[in-house]
Amino acid sequence: MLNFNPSSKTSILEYAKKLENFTLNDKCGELLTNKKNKGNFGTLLEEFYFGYKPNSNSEADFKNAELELKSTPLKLLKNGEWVCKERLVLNIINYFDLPNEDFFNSSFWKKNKNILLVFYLWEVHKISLDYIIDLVDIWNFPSKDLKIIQKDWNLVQSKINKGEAHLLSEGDTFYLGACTKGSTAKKSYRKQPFSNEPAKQRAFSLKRSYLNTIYKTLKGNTKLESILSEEDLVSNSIENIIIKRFTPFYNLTDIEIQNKLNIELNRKSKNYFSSISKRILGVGEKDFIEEFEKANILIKSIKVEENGKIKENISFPSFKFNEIVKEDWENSSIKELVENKFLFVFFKKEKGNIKLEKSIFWNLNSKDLDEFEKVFEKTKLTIKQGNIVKEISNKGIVRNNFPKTSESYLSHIRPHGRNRNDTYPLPISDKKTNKTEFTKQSFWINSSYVERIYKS
DNA sequence: GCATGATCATGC
DNA sequence: GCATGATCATGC
Repeated sequence: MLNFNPSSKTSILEYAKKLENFTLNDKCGELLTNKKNKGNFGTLLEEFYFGYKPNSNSEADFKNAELELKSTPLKLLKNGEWVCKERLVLNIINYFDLPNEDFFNSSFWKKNKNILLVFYLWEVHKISLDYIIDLVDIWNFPSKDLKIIQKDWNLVQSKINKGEAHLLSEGDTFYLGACTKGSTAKKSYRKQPFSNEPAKQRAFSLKRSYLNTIYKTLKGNTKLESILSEEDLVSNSIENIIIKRFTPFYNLTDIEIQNKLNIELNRKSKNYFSSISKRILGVGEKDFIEEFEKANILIKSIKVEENGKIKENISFPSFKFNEIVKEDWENSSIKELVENKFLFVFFKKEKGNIKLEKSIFWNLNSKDLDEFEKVFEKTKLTIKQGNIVKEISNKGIVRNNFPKTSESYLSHIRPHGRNRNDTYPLPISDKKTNKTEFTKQSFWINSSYVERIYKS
């Protein structure tokens, strides 16, 4: 006996909304035997609150109402803000079926047209039954978002058609990702129709950044500035639309750009060049750009020397030694960062001036990600073995065993703190010095790699 | 001159 | 006080 009409969206939503501010234990604890208390949240929700057995049908969970049920965790940041913890994994990509589909008759669209989202507050010490449900609502894709998602879907399809399913990577797309699903061990690779190369199993997913703006939008606490119009999106790629904004400013000095835009920025500010880029895109320095937030596009301003060399490496936030040793590459925070899309804006030094030269969209390809994985694994191993310090010079400079620039074409480890004494604790003490903490470090992208992009 | 390690400076 | 982008210093 159901407490709602499974053919009616309104009825399902009304019933689902009753979960807000409660836990599953509050709502259906009596239906659960002790044995089942440890199931994952989504399974318990389907079986004990909505009363159906979890399935892997290609149709939406509530078929007649065309509604797919999805639950997803929120995690608490240090600044007190709750954000989505993970991407939202949707249906598995069938490499053999997808080439024969159009977007609007695709299995993706049939299943995920309307999603009933259940956001719950994940906390490390709690079991699924005790997570507090924060927000329940139906998400319909706004038409502009849908255009972008459709482009993303088309891109995945075209890669499969080209026999490049094995080269798919999350950075290829904007809102809808093709994330790995299940074991990424070689033996669990899938066949693809237009190449003999086995490919990792993948699923469509809403990127974490996109899901996060869904959450904020449904909560009603977000203000984003859109820079793309729906008309633009009909005939253009997102990359082209954005690059076109920059071209009128090519070859102008930073001062000339300010004059042309009729703005005055603090030249000494460390985000001076990124502010210039934002103003060129037509938004204020402090505004969040809707499309950049949803797709987590990272703007990187790069200085090019007069001789065409790039000296600066690109840094990422320093990592915690205690945390990185517990991470797997596939779920690591650094992988999530580097597989995003980058917008490189190149400023070239010229006779004492600095001119905007060009801008390029970029994302690491699957080979680059494999390379990054090696750097990640070596870093992890170095920490795990307590094998960090190599030697200490008489001036006190500490040589370490972390991956160096010369070891990879792509990435290396460098210090990134206030000074040498700005440290994080180590999971095991260093063999050589017995120290239990070490100078903060972070992953960097090699300047030589950025130089290759610049010259491409 | 370059790779690696260390630190500065701004802004939130 | 800290994160982040930028730059300096050391040593091979």
